[in-house]
Amino acid sequence: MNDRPVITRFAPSPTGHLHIGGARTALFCWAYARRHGGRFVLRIEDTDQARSSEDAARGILEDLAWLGIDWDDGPEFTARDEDGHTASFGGDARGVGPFYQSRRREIYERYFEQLVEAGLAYPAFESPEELAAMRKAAEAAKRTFVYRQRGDYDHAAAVEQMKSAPHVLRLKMPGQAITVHDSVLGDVTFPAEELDDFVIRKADGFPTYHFAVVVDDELMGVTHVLRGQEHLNNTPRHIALQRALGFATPVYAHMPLIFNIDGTKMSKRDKDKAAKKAVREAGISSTRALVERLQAGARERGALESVSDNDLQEWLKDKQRQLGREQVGAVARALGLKLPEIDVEDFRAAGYLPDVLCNFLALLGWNPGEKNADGTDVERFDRKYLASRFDTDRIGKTNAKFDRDKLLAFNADTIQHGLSDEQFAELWLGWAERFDTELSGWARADAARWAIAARAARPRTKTLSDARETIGFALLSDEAITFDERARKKFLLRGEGAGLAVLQALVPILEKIDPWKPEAIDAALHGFAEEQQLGMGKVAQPVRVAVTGTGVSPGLGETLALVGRDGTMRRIERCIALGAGN
RNA sequence: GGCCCCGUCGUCUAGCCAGGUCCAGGACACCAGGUUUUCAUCCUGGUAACGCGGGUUCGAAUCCCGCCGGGGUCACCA
Repeated sequence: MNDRPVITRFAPSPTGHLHIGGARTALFCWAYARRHGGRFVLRIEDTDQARSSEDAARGILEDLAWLGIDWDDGPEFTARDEDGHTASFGGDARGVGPFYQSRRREIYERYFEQLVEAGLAYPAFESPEELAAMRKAAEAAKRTFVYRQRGDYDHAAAVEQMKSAPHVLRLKMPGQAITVHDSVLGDVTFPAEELDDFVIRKADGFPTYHFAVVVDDELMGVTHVLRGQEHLNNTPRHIALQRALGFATPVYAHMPLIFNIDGTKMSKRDKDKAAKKAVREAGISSTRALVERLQAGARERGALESVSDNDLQEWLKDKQRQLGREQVGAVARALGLKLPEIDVEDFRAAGYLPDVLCNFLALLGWNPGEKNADGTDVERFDRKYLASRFDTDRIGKTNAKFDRDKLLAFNADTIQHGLSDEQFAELWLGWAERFDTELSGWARADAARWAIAARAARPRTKTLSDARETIGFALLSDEAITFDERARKKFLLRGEGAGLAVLQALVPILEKIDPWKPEAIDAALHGFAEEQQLGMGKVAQPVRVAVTGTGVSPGLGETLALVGRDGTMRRIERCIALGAGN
């Protein structure tokens, strides 16, 4: 059958940010199209009037673009990458748009008419309440409710009645078993008794998902449908619809689902749950107590203050109840809590790299089945590799748990071993401009210093968001440094203040270092250690404590260079002045 | 509960379709040593799995059956 070009599509509903599971679906659809030299279509399924929003749709486009997933047909979108290059995706080169289902209603109407005229679909007049009652009755009788056309149904009369009475349209199922030929799962047969006369047009006139999907896929020439296994049970309905409409049936590939490491669904609610748990454990019961934990002037204050104590308590008590996205973020900030990442945007904010995310996602349910020369499995690869190797025959059947540890290891490995200091500096700055403006401001103030910061942070960075902590001492004022007591005792006071003596001796040496750069500083310190016949640890740790307040920091040369000569001297003076006291 | 899908280390998986080379390989995590001025890296080694029970076969992780377990789905949501 296959001289037709491959066309795949990703069809999210714009009800929120792009979920990480959706991102994998998009990635696989994209990769399949690229692998086979076909086209990748992006379509927005906004037939749910109440839940869809234009903002969400735009957010999803942005998330996809950030991941490096570009589409051939779909909403137009211009992306700007870190280097300032722009790339445009989408458009309607084949004339198969529009790509928002809400703008395709007259298209659907033609097919509704066709089906009703042919007697393959029919109006039904039960109210939601009546249907609920029917379902309940079926349940009481221990049967699964399956909607069927009544035996005495009068099609002509019903068609007449539909002009005046509220109704839905249902597809008349053909009464025979339907087999799905799935390229991942093989043949799956659904018995006729299980297939109901499902709704294809809602009372509000909008098509249901089932209907819009089938019509749009046909009209957009979609040849291969890759989607999550949760859709498997829908597939016979789609096939029945295709047959009724005289459409081709695309090739289906249902892929395994992704869960949290504890086996629960990865849901936006996880963030709310985590926040709730943290507030409970902190024993906080008033909004004020939360607000007090935020830094003065923190952006999140407003979001929290809009929550009354009563709301807060209700929320704490009720598992079902959720706070808004911003409120949850504010709670997390107040308690220093790290929320689980669920949406692509969350991973971006946490400082994961798009390439790493794609790599990791690709491995959830697919693997290239190749070995490296040393016998290890190929599992680190880029999108280009994916696009050249991906196929449905290596998609697994078993659900996967999302292992954040492994993702983190991939991210850290890429940052530490796959990027130059310069690349990292740029990436980190781009991230900071979006998620940490205080840091980006600091970066902009001194480019040379930023280069050193990047060099210092990169080898210890796992995610862009944790890099700041590594060089946090450099953003503090000299007076704001607080000395960790344990470190001070261990490295400065022990042995009758041997560490303090080293600091004293170092002052004139540090004053003479020229230029004040990491290499020169390191050389001077090494020279001093050798001269005094001291192990480097005996020299380095006292300085580290004096300058950063703790026994942990990047290499000393970089550490001192970041603080600057003046800062270094001032901090050492402060530390000496503190002496053995507090 | 009905229907449907799935079942290899804690996790992601290779191997299964074309049974022997698998007392099952890799990665992440974990544990133990080592390198290093702290941290982070890095190096070496280690623990750890074919859900259970029947078949078929000279031989089964691989084929068949049953059981058990997990998941999905049962909307005028997508």
